[in-house]
Amino acid sequence: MAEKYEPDKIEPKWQKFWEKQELNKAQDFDKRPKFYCLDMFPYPSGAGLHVGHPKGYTATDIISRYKRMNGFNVLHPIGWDAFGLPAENYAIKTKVHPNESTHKNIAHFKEQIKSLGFSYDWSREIDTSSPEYYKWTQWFFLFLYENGWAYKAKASVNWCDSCQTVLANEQAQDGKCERCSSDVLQKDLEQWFFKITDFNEELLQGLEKIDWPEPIKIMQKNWIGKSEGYEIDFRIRNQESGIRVFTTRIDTIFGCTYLVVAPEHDIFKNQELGIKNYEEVKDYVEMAKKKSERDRQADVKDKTGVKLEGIVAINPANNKEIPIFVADYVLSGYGTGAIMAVPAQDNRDYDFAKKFNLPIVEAPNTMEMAEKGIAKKKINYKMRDWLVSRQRYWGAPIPIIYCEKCGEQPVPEKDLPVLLPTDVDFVPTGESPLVKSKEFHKVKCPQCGGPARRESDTTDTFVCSSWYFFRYLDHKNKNEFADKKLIDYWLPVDLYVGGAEHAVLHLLYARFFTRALFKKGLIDFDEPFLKLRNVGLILAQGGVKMSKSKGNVINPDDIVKEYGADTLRIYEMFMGPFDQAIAWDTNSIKGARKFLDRVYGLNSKKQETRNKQIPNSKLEKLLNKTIKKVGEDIEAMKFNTAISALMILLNEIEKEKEIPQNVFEKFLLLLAPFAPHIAEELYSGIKNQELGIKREGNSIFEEQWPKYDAALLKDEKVNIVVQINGKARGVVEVEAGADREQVSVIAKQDGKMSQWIKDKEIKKVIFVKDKLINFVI
RNA sequence: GCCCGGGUGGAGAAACGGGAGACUCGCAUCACUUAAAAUGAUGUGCUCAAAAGGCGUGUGGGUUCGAUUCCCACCCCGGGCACCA
Repeated sequence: MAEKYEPDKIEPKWQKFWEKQELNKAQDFDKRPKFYCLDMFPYPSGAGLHVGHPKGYTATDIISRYKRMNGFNVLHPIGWDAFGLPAENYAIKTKVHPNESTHKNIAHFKEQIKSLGFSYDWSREIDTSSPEYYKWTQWFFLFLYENGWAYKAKASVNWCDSCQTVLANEQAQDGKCERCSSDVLQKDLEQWFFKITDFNEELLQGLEKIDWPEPIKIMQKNWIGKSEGYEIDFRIRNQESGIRVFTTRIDTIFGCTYLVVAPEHDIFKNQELGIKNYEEVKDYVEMAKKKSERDRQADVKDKTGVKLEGIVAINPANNKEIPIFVADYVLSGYGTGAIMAVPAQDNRDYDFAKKFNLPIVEAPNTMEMAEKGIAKKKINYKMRDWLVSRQRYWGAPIPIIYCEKCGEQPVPEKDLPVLLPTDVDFVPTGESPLVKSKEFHKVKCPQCGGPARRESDTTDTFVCSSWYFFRYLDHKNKNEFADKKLIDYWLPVDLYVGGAEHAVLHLLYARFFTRALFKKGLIDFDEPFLKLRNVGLILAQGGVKMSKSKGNVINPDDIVKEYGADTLRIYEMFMGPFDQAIAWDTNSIKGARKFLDRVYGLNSKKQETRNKQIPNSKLEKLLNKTIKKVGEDIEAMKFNTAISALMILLNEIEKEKEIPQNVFEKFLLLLAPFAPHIAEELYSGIKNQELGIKREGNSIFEEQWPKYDAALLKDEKVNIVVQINGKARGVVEVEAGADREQVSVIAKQDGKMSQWIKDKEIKKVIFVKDKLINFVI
């Protein structure tokens, strides 16, 4: 073995060894308990791996290796979320086909990920842009379609003019496109939706039983946005029709002084209502509809609206006549698209009433309307159906055919996959680029055989990632998205790790897909991810976000090259709490390397044989404590303190003249999940020496995780803190387990203490066994 | 505005209600070196020449023998939602 620690020589060697030995292969149906440990799979961008990727991946790798050493059959897969806009935008710029650039990127990512020594089961690799995968994405579309959970509808939708495509509500953040930050416009278009709203209540309830970070659960709860209230009809005077409103505050109805309807409200489809200023109203409605989502939000403070002249509504609570307005501060998509305004109780109504000089009436709150049954209980949800169609090329084609005679027809399952055509021009025109393919559209109706054309939109990439964790189980299956027996064995996922940015998008959609399968009896569980943990961002030095434009991006390849993969892993885990955002620090990474250099140095120092161990020694005790601590910390994902415990143990080991071999071995076992290459190298060194031969086959990762001896965790002598009035004044050493009287006597005898106590009267003595004694004087 | 996180040395941080600052970085001094780097040793919250002591976990209050930890109010930073009636 080399004198000096040279990770560049050690690391590739063991990576090849592990692959050859197939140590990371998950065994289907094995009798050991299973553990499905999942990373959020990466989008293979042209920029390559970012130092943020390995942070999450190292955590799941530590846990996977640890679980294997503890006798678990671990499934730890990886794949590529390969469809998506950046590849297509790159194609528009450079004319390189997305298929080509994506596969080049995947190759690059793969090489980078492999250089970090993660214990993925590469035999299960998936690529969502491959026909073998997207065939089943299309199958899911049909599955939802056949169950009434996928439908096409004309709706006012989010439109990004720069990306030339529609966006899901979840992708239109702050009225801006999530991808390119252009303003999102509203357009009336025919689009495909998934009926996620059918699962409102279940998606909400399901949160109760899963072990997820509370803030993520809260974000999903808020997104679903359940609110319980009442619906009540307001008559329009001298007319048959009325206006139904939704309110959570039916008790405030006596203070209702006007009604407001949304510009998109149905009332405007009926001209006979006798609205005298119909033209003015119509102009307002048209103007409101034209406003971008962003403009509407910008105008929150300044409320606009128009009074509907010539008609009045009657407040059913007090039979008073009240005016009706149209105003865009009322949203058409929520509740009934109409509200009863109570300016005395609601700021928005108050602002509006002030501007239009409407009466603000303080009235007593009463549940009278509800009790009399005039208002009916009603539950509303903010969540909308998921818009999944995209007018873009690089996605899974929607498997629908339009026949001149038979209308909309699903593509029969036997005809899947509907392949992406290659003869297209990517320049977006507002229509899907697929429209321009000649091949793609030559199709017969599956029903009557007559002339028909294909749907030319593709699905949102979030559709691909909503079910990928199923495909790892059975990625070559040609007949099903995954075999039921394998699903029963492996799923649900035991631990899922990824960034918090997916709080409502991917994580909600994946739960929806799982619940749809569950509802139809295809699977026996309703939540896909039992335990979720978020990885905190790695920021650039100085605490700002890393970005290409700022030129402060750290490339993991450079770190591996300069310090080694094990150093990068140790550094990223030692930085601080796993879920916290922490800035990169070039100096600290040297500390991680120094730690491993010292570990390597133990090798040349170790001389003692197994027989010369000293049981009960100080070192032996510390070792036992460390075994306990590291195991518990890994389970709790407190990697920073686990590594700190290893450092403390190393510091003690280094003080020994001769290092007991059993301590060294166990230290390496504890280190192995964190820094697998160096641990394997040193461990194999010991074993080769022991056997006097060069071993083939046995790996440190086939060893059992060390067990600690509970008896050795306790010290014989303990330091007891002596406090006077709760202030620490000194320390005395006593036998472990000494009682109140014994400690009290010893403490009082202590010279330092006696001067504090002296002639004072001791009123009370607080005693915590093996910890402290507090004299209250 | 509402809802979550979070404020501890020069920096990242640690601490079942029980000695605040473990561990790591940085810095200082020393050793090795012609020198530097690397490595090793020692020190390193503030105050005081030093010891003893005093003061210290965003601010102010409270509970407790004892509070970084629990409660109340406020300030600041980060994130999410945002006219959802």
